Amino acid sequence: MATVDPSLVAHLPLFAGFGAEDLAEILREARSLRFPKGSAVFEEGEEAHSFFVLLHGHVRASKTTQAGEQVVVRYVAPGETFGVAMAIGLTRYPATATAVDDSVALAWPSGTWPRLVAKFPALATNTLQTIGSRLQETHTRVVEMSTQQVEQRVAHALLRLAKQSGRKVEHGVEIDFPISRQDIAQMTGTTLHTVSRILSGWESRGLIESGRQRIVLREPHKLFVLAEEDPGEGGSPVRP
Amino acid sequence: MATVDPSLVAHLPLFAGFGAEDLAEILREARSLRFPKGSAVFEEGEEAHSFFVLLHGHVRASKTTQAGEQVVVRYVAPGETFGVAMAIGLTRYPATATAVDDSVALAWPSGTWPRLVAKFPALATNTLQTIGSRLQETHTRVVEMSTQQVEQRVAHALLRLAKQSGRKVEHGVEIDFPISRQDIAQMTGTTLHTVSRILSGWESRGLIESGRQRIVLREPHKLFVLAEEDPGEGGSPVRP
DNA sequence: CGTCTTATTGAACCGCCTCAAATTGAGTGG
DNA sequence: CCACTCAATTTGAGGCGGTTCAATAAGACG
Repeated sequence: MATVDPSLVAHLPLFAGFGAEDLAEILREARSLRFPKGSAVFEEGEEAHSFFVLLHGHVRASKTTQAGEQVVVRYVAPGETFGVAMAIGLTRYPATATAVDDSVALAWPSGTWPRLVAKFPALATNTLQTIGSRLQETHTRVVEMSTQQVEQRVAHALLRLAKQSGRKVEHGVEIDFPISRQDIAQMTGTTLHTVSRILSGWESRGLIESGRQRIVLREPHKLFVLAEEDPGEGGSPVRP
Repeated sequence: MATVDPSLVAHLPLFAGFGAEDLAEILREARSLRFPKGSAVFEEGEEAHSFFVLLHGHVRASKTTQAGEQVVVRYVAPGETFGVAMAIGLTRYPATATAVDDSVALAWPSGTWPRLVAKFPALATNTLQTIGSRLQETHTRVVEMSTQQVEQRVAHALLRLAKQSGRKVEHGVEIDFPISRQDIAQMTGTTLHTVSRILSGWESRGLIESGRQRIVLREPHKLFVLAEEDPGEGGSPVRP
């Protein structure tokens, strides 16, 4: 079996502060796995057999309610860890992870985590920072859902996706994986209909350019202004 | 200065797996502080000088938007850690912490964290589990805000508060600290008016008993059913 | 007893959802 | 290459949950 090239992952937050030897020892325990577009990496409620570092592609983490509605928890970009249930004291995955593109990830059996952490305490502190950042982001999301209207939330979501997984193209920044109106609705707590209407509006104003599962931000700054805007002002309100 | 009695805190999650000596060494670095009802423990954006373990009382963590709206992030109950900004890589507090009751907390200077973690790696893994749980809870909140209506969200919020900080009283379970309609609104992403209407409705149905900054759950199970209920069913719908 | 915060309640409005239907585009097999 | 199929998207019309605005009431506290 081919082992993983340490130089590819040495710069990742998870391995911050590690020497080449330690890194090699950790990587020796990992396997590299391919996940074709659309396939599940793991399912919500399933025994948490492994934790992962994404190398290529994109993975969507989502939760499903009893009523069958899905909510997108986050999108995983290359270099990020995911499925770290064991590290936070869970024996089962709290969400479903689906490859939205052909993807490659390193996978460690969950059982290796306690041993690795015991030998390399920096793994715990690095993971603590990662999980802490995610907690901050999720709090931001709660604040947005509590105080902003749908249009602003969608704008923020697109800007965040562009920052995390944007690719510069001729006319702006394109979100670098297939994403539907429905996906955006599930990220922002609204319906695909409302998202479609909003994007149509933006497209006619030249802010974005979009197609089937494809979005290009042409005017990120204008979107940013719109995202921060108080709904009371702006636009062309009729003052009687 | 009086030192802290180790037996009071030995059972806390943060200190899981620690021996008496190690615990004493850690506690030696902490100071015990009193925070009168209504006072701020720290403010959002302030330099994160300390991290805390709450011993008595209750603390509300909240974030304020640019527009001045507040959102309650969580309520801290005795035994819980808070203000661990340093541990998750922040130099400033991401939220404001306010004592909602006369409270007492242990405080460690943030500067001690790296040293303590280096010497006692279990602190990092324990904190990782705590932060991980909070991340799960916050995700649950996002899912609720995305899929449920206000009445269900308020029911969930009250049940959670009752579980975390409930006190058995004659007619049910009372939430053990002063909490206003406004506070509940800021936890559930709605307005104090809507919360007031909902609580009034429940009170007239005998589900709760409430007063000024005071709520008693008389029928927790009925509230639970209501919280899980699909809005389409239940009640007395008119079928034409 | 006066003042201030908290809570209640009515009325009107509106952002967004729901329901419904048509359209577009990509992939597939003949 | 074209017809077919199915998923994704668009768009209209109507309704409702919840907000907003406004005013009153009820406790707590000095």
